[in-house]
Amino acid sequence: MVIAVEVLTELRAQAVDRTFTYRVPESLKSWALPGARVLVPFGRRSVMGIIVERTDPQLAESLSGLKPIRDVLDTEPVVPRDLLELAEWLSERYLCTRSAAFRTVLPPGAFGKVNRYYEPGPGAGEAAHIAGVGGGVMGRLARRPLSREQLLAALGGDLGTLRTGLARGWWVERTEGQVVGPKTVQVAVPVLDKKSLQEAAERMRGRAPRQAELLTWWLSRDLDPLPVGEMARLSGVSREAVSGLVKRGLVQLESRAIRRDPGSGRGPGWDTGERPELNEDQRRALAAIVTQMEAPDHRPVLLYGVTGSGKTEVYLRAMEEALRRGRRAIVLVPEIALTPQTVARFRGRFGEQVAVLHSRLSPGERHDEWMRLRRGEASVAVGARSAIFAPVDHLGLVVMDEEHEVSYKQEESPRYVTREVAWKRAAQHGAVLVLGSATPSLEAIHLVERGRAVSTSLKERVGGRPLPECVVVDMRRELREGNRSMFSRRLQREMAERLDRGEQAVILMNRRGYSTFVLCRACGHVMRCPHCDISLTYHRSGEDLRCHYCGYTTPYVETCPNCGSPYIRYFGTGTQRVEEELRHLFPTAEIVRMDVDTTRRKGAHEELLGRFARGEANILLGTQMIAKGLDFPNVGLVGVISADTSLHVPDFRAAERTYQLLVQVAGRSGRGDTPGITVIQTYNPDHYAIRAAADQQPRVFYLRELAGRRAGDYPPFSELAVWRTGHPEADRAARAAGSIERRLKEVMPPGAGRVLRAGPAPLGRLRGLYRHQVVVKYRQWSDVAEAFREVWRESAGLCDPEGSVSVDVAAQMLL
DNA sequence: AGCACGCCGACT
DNA sequence: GTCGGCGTGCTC
Repeated sequence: MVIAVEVLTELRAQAVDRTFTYRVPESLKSWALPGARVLVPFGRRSVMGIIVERTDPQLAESLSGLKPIRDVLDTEPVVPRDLLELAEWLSERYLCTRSAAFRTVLPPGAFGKVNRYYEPGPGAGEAAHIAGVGGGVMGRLARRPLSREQLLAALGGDLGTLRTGLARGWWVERTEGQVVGPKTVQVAVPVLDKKSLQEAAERMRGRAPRQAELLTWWLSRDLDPLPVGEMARLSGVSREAVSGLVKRGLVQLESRAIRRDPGSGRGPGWDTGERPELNEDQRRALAAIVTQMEAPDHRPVLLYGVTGSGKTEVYLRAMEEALRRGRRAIVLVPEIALTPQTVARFRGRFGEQVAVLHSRLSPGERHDEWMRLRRGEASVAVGARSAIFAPVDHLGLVVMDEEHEVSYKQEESPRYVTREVAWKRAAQHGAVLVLGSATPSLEAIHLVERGRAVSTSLKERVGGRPLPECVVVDMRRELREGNRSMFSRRLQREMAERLDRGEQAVILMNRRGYSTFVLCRACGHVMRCPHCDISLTYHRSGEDLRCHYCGYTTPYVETCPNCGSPYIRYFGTGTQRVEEELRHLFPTAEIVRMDVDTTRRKGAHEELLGRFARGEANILLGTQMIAKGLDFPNVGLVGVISADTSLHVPDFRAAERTYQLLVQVAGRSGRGDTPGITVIQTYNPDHYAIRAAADQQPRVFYLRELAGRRAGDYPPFSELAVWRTGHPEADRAARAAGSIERRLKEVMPPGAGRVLRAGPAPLGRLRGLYRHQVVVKYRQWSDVAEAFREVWRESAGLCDPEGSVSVDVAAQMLL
């Protein structure tokens, strides 16, 4: 009987986005299982692939000329069935290649290019005399294996010679999948028994006193196998002594796999693990989750909890309940909230059962954590967005903390919406999905309204602390009354008072840089990025102008490059300007500024927050990044310089974003014993998003916003798909978008949705590519799926090779 | 995606 | 005459 399997290769091209059938040689039979990565011959080369399923035996029998699988790369780490299924779903729902989908459910780097190495072959002797190869190449080859690129370079880039050499056996090719293996450590183990070693130690006392000393010390510790480094450190003898014992044959070194522990040596590690009493609201919330665990339909639970109401404690208890039922859990937190403190809290409660997954882990650490989950050694995965793909079996609970966060949207293919993936995964396992937020997305609210999810709320802050008082300052009036500063009188007064009392202040300014744009007052010329359709920002620290999108920089100018006039002016307000004015107003205050510029360096984020947390600074000034999740008990005042910045972004979510930002940042104050205050400055004091946030009237906001979305046919009442073309020539990008528009209109079933006119994308030029787009509003994915797929396949090569076409079928923003 | 095959211009 | 450009087509 012929055993064959369906293999999907890692190749990214749409042209090979299908499975190929391979024969399984007898010797690999027991490893070649669905989910295992394999090495397969593909055309003239070897590529990595993944076994998707066993080929139907009858079909396999009928196929002739099947090539055999070369190798199976995984002996045990096989992608579980549910993730294979999830990958297929991803590629269907988000229109991506199956290869891209499989790559996302595997640890980063695990599904990719195969390395090819070359070693001297049986004909190596002959090669040394061949012109163009010679002893130089063969000598290098003899010393160490060369990669394909290295060998090719050594041969002067001659592919023909490389192949001739392969055919004549001058060198042989070795292929190797990038497998991140377990980390190993050299462990010293005794070769002889205790008595013999005792005698050896006596004999060596004269000749090799250090080795004898080490041996005696080791004997006193019962010859416990120890890593070499550790042995040297603990015994106080040098490493060389250990090597000496190895040379004498008294000790042997063995490689042992060890775990790369992302928790060790960083941050606070474990916290106490103390279980605080639940308040009434929390108990009710937990009960609601448990009810859904036991209910047949396992409906998602929206945990709507005001800032500081103790949502995390509810998650922790829900996790305990899941574990008690023999189930496991995934907890998702926004990347920015994945701090050592967060991790420590989960570790404190669940110890080694917790596996952490996030982008700052090394590939090795990630591999180990992934494997611990895969093997069932860990039962809880905590991580950012991509942790929804953690290989957790018997899933009973999926928590999405701060469900409304924009970072839950993946902006590269597959452009998935984490909430949807989480829903899908929970459904696969009959797990309960918990969506937690103080400012839920309209999608979550809508789910509850339609009865697709249940809702439970935490209305009070823990410890009965009041929510901070919130005042809105009309900046138009400030100006009318002669205050031209960016700080209203009220904010200045509050700040002075609070700082005087030794409290801390948080100031939010959601714009980076010193000023937003540079304009010539003589001719009106604005400095723009030569590659992107955007104005440049002045950065004082480097005395230069930068593009936020592509990173282009150019030196600061004193005269207009267009007309030569000296009347260049730096407009707008950024964090650096605010910082300067703050220093001027409060010369004695210590200020920590947090924006993309000051936090770029690794670890800078934690360091700056640490300074503020320890009270070494009185004022924390920053962009959006300071609005979320921070918990500093001594903060008595939160000031928002301009609530309008996010309000005037031309996106249908602008009001939602503004509301969320204001509520979240207001929640940063009054977490200690003194009640806090929030001062919101705005030129639109009557806007419903600002009013509702200030008056703590979420219902008012959500009802109004839902009505607006319904009227405009925007999400959650419809879905948006954005097709985007990019090409160095504006004309080609536009034509490609036009043809996509036309094809969509032809193929989409009537009534399924509306295809809007193709036009330039909001960022019309980015990184040297002109961008055009087509937006489609559709009711239901199932109505458009087939049509979209067809157009997607057709549009594949439309802008090749200099440009590209992309599609986001669940766009969150139109910007 | 790669890699080969194939068919036309400027060079040892 | 040959080296080398990139169009086209295929990969179990």
